[in-house]
Amino acid sequence: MKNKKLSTESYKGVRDFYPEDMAIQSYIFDTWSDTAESFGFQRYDASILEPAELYKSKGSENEEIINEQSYTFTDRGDREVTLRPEMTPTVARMIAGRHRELHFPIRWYSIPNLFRYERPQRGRLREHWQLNCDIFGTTDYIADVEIIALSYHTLLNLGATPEMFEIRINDRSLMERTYHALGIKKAETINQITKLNDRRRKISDKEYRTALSKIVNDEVLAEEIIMILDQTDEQSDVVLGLQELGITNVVFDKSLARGFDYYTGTIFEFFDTNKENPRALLGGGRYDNLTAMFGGEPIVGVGFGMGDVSTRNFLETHNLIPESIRSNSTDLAIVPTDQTLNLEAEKLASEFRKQKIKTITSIGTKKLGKKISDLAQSGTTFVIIVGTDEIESKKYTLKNLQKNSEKTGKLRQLISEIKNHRK
RNA sequence: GCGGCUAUCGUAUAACGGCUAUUACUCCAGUUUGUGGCACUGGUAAUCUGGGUUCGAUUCCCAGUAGUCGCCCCA
Repeated sequence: MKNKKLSTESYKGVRDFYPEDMAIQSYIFDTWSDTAESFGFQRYDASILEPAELYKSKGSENEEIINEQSYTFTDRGDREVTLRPEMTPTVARMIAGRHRELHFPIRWYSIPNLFRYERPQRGRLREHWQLNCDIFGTTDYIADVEIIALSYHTLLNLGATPEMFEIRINDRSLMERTYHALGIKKAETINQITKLNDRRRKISDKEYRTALSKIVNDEVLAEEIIMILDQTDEQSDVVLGLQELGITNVVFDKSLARGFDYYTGTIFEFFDTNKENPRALLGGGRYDNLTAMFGGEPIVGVGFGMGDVSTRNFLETHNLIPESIRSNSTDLAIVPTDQTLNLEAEKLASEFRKQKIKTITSIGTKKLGKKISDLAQSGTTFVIIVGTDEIESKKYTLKNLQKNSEKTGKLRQLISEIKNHRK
């Protein structure tokens, strides 16, 4: 055996969730699922392991992504396995598997952990969690409105106000018609323009114009495209629908691209309006045949995804993490005066636990004063000291560490005292 | 895959190339043997790894490793 010490660091690009981190994570997840369920969405999940073909069949463009940016390995049975990098193929597989028995439209959500093998940087890790919400089986634009409204309320329920973010909307089919009308017909060229538009806010105006002229091979045409892209007064049913619902921090942005190739209609992103952190908070859109690779009838849908890393980042920069989630939820601690009474403390604790009172025992070797000091610091509300006197008399003193008050009585009286306090 | 920046006790930090490597918080023990937060006293604990320059390196140079930020990519 080598004597080299193991590192206490977590694996590259993944996070440990110590209790204080887990409190934040749980708060985010709970808010996500409460909001999705308030819209009638049902939760689903699947394994993190998927056959590698699921991602390969999406098209040759994705090959690089699968080969170089995913965790893919061969199992002991010579199967190629991938740690899911996104949820959409999985949910498409599940929907396609049961499409004859599901009553459309259906609303599903999930909070999967997703993996990608790449160099970690700000806001991008190797494992992250993502809220995924989709409505399948309707082409009605109201579904698009509802999905965006759900995204919007998810942020509001996390404490955001509409001024903190901006909703940018575009439509892939509209853009396609626009380019066709300008005489740009080649899908490859349109794709290049879309990719360039995605980078428009990252590069200078001059760089953008030069690159665009190069793609369309025509400076006049490039200027014409830019003029059309910059028109923000597009009358969109989705935008108008959102306004009817009171959601007004919306702009129609023809430069909006989104990386995913499978979007076919409405696409949208929510941007943090904080100038120090101009990032996309979430994004989504409409797709018209996600289940094509499984055969059968096409299934349409609209959905969005929202990551835990960018969400937490957003909450931190806007100072939106509630103080209350950090507090210790333990109600009571039983503190034996001596180590030999530890088992007695455990027995007494079990009586309180039967009454759904969250009870810990303080069974360390520290001195009594130190134990109480530690409990007070950790935020425990009540303590009961048990020594031989208490065990014999079956009368205990309940001490409230927050109010510094005491009450002596039998088990039943103290249970109701604690329960009253919680109300 | 490419580039910038960084690396000292658990955390955060200090140290013209030269004493036993500083300070704060945390942790442990005590002042206080069955009753908390304060105060005081004491204690544990660190120069990422490997080379080089030098009488001497935490400090300068090179490589590696790790972290971080950006590029590429972004499902």
